[in-house]
Amino acid sequence: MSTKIQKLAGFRDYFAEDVKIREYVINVFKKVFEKYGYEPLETPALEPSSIFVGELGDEAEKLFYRFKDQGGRDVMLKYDVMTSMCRAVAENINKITFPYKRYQIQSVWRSEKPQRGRFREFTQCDADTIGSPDVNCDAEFIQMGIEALKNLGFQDFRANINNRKLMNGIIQFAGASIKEFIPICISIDKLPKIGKEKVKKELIEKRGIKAEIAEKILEIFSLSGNTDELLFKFKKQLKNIPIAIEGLNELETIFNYFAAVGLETKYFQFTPYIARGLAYYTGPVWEFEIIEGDIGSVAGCGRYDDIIGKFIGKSVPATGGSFGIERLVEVIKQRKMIQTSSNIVKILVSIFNIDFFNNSLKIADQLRKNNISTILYPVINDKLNKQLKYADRKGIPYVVIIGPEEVAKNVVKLKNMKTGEQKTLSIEETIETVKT
RNA sequence: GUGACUGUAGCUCAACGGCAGAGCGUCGCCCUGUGGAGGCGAAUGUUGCGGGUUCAAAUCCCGUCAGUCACCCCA
Repeated sequence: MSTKIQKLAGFRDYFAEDVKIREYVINVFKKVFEKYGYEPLETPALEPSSIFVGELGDEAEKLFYRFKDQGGRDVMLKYDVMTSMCRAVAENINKITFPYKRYQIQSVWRSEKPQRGRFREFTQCDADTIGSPDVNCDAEFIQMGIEALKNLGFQDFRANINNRKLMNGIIQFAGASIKEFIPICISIDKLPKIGKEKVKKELIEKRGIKAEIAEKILEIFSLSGNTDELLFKFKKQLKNIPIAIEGLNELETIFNYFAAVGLETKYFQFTPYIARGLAYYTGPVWEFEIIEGDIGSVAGCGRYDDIIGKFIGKSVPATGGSFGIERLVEVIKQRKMIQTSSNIVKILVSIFNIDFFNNSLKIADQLRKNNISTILYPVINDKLNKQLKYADRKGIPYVVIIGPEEVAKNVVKLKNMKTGEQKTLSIEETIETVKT
């Protein structure tokens, strides 16, 4: 490579095929979101830093693209679609009819160290219900997410569901302080990945939790069973902790919703250790996990009843979540789940030579006037074999050949590139053939 | 943000102190109005970039940029 200009780490160029896959995935989400009654919203890329600072946790703040603009304002690139939406809702609180259901598919920026499936600019595919405290809205989102992933062709995925209130209760039960809540959540979240012993070690050594408290927490997490059994066991164990019982009851409401709509149990699971990192969640939290492969979580979701309230001093409960388009595309490409043809072009009109350019031009123009995506071969003096080769390489299904013989008879030759078959047709017949 | 590994032709890789190579692809011709198969031929490049050591650097050293992996965290 002799190029001296290189794109920034963690940013990407999208050529035709990648654009097509992304559009496809985004359209699947849009359709499902709209089916469930969500309406679109878009917000700016650049926001005042104040809407993010202090909301997302210390770890998140290290990843902010934050700077002073020309006017000395403290601004940052949108870190998260949902927080930006909360700002917009707070600002327009008197114009919006609540409960407000909206979806938003936009880029966000995080200054992380890039890796596969992890970029500094990525697209969040987000839907939320604002203005309802009812956890049936949470359940509806999960149902909708499952539907979207199924529509994309996934089978081996699962919504892992928990409740921050339960986590909170467990921490109370174990005797830890509320300040230790988020650090404990983050460590517990790793249980399936690194195991009980390492989590214990991390709690004690890294998070500074007393050994007996760490042990008590982990003891509760050693409860096992299916969703119903676990709910029962947790309720029994934590019966004297009101916040835990509240959380468990909410989960029960969610699972009852699933039963009512006949959701297959393989697509969801009560997963008590799931925490999600972001600090703002207040109730049910869940992620969508692709089980095979190592891409992990493709969506982070949950209830956040306090954020909008912080902007306007009036409580507005909300729930929803974000799917990561890039991670889904990564798996879809790797598994070849869709065959993308980046070629939208239906037909190439070849050019015999400069004397017949106008004949070719007129054909191309006719085709375009009939809404057929057409390439008029872009170079005048190339040989026919080169023009055909071009069509072949680009995967263009038809080629029009028009030279002296055809012009004399006022016809064209239409070649089907797949079969090699060639027909002499009028322009009208050509349009008919290509259209179908 | 921390640590490890990697970076050579469009792609996959070789050369590991001594003239920078192969396969695939690309281009041309065989084929003056017909692509895919085949035959023949050609071009590939400041070895990511910048510096240093050396008679000599793709190769060793330092820096930098980018990618992958593990942390951190997360979509």
